[in-house]
Amino acid sequence: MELSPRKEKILAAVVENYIRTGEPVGSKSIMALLSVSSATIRNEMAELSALGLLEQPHTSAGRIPTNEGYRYYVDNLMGVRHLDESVKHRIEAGVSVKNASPETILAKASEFLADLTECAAVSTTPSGENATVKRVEFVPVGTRTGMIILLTSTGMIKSKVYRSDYDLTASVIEKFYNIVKTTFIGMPLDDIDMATLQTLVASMGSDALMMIPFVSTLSELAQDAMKTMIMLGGQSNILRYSSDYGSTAYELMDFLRRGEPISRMLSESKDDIDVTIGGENKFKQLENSSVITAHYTIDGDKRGSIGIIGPTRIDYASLIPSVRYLTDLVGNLLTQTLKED
Amino acid sequence: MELSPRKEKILAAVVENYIRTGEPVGSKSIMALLSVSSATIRNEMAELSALGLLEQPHTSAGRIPTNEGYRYYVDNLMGVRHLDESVKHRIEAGVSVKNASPETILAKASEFLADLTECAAVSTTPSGENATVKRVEFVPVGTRTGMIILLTSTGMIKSKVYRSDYDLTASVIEKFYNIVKTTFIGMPLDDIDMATLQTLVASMGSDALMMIPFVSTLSELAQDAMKTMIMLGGQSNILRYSSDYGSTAYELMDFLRRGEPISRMLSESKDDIDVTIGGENKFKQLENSSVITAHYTIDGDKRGSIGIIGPTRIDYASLIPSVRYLTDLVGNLLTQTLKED
DNA sequence: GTTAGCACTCTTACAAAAAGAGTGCTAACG
DNA sequence: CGTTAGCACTCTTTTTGTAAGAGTGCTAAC
Repeated sequence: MELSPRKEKILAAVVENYIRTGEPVGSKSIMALLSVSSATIRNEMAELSALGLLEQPHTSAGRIPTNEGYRYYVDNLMGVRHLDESVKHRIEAGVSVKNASPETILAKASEFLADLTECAAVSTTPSGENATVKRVEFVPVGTRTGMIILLTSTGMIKSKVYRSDYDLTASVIEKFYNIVKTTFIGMPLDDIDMATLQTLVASMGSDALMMIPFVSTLSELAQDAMKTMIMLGGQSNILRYSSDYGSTAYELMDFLRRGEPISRMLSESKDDIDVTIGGENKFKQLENSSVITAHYTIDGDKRGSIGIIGPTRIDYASLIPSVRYLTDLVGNLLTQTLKED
Repeated sequence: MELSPRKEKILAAVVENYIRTGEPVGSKSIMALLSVSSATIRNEMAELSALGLLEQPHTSAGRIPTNEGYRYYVDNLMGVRHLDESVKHRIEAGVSVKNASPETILAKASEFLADLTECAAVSTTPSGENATVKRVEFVPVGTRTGMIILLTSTGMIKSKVYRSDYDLTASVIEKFYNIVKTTFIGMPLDDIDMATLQTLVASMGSDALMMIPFVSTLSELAQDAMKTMIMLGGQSNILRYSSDYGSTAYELMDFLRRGEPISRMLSESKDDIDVTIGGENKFKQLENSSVITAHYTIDGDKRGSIGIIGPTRIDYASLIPSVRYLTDLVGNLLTQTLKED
């Protein structure tokens, strides 16, 4: 679809006014911008309505953008606004977390992004899909308690407390290390499934009983390291602006709480930065929401996403660069954190 | 304050009807319970109003309980209802988490309790106030990376990844273990403060530069182990029943998000189980909310709390036993989890 | 002490009217 | 032919008024 310059100006004015005020935009209110009469603008608006870019809540109201209207605005009209230095500084301060795990970094980032944008924010922890087992350590911390530490090829470190029903003698631990060495080191995380474990256990003979809890804990760790977690922040912002979400505010919040579907949605997005407007996505809980997500990269690989969920009349022009900038920073921070030796 | 049996019956009826329906309760609707006329009930109600236990939204409406009315009901009238076996089973199923850290157990418990009660739920992780350092391990996982593990006398295990600017040679690690052995083992966690660290570093001479990051990471771990975290669940229930909270729903949610004040409030409560009704607590964000909390004990010591936050017209009679039962279960589970050899 | 009866108050629902906003259309203009 | 002024029209919002309903407080009788 190609619009005349004037139509584009009018569409942009309607979108921006509506985002700012939340009220339908009438023809008079944008006369000043175009230096033509309101009647002319009305004619143009009528055509924009026919094209499906604007709509009227009722016959005698001003226009508001349709999802397609927002889409055209985002794709073609929105000025690629540069971030204010002050905003940059705020973001930099917000994500500078010292000495923390990726989970903590991303949780903080979500909280901060939510505060910054007054939206709900999500992030996913780095996926461990293609990682392999690099190293496993067992540290006894009591006669029957110890800690298993798993280090992956991607630099993730996961640990879990291990409690045994038997005393953890040196020989038991040695056996465990043997199994680790011969079987697990170098193994892709997603190969550590039930079938593998079963054949492994079968091959252990009399040691099986004692080793089963070890290997199953190890497999839980591998699952942990593979699974991406969802970090959610700023749910209170949904309540705060609940009128912008129509009646679906509770459904939206419940949807975010479930985590799994939003995670799937984030992982499906392909572009560097992704804007989903209203019903464009397949989830009806998001029909009044827009989602802005960006991928972060670790050592150049896409590994997770950070994004915000807001009402469709969100300030795309200024929030898209913010999300992008923050995401880049977090990517750098994670790269640094996971950098191995 | 002492009420006549009939007044008590009327008060209880008003409270229970109002909790059930959310509508002001008129004199006619409780005639059946008392077998006296509505006029008599009106007289009694007028006196209950004079005593400050009931109030009217407006002159020609039924009565609703004041906070004091709820208080009298909770303290004197509420039947100590026994939990349904089916509810007990649900709770048991809900908190049976296998092989998880205290944090995970409590996070799950909060989520579950929120689902069960349709309120927001909070829990605090076990306090480490009186704990001492029992053991410290350092596990190298790379030439410049390792993991420091802290085990406290209360059975908590905390670990943190440690990244150094120098290679972690055997002699460096040995020096670290020496410092741990001579200084930290047995030390109360809350003694590990800036002053202690400073005198320690001063005594280290030429090793100081290399050891500072170690001891400061260790001190962060100690802080972690002491600090109680807030696990929050079911915020969506606030939005779901936001009308019950009046206009303060957003304030409430934001208040819960902050965490710190609610944590203080939980730690201040003294009784085994604690019910705070409306403005009884000093936080104006809670003026339309009631809070039911119970302490859990680990090996008999009070170590943290679990609770729910709901509207003042919450079903005290059935939710108080639920909170208590779940809290006891979680206490047992934590005792088991933290039991040391 | 209890109760029936009744006037009174206040909310809620509904309807009708008035005000306001903004449109769509038509006809005139450059 | 694009642009514009003018105006009738539509729909929402606000206001006003009325009626119905709920529940009370009070009084007088039992």
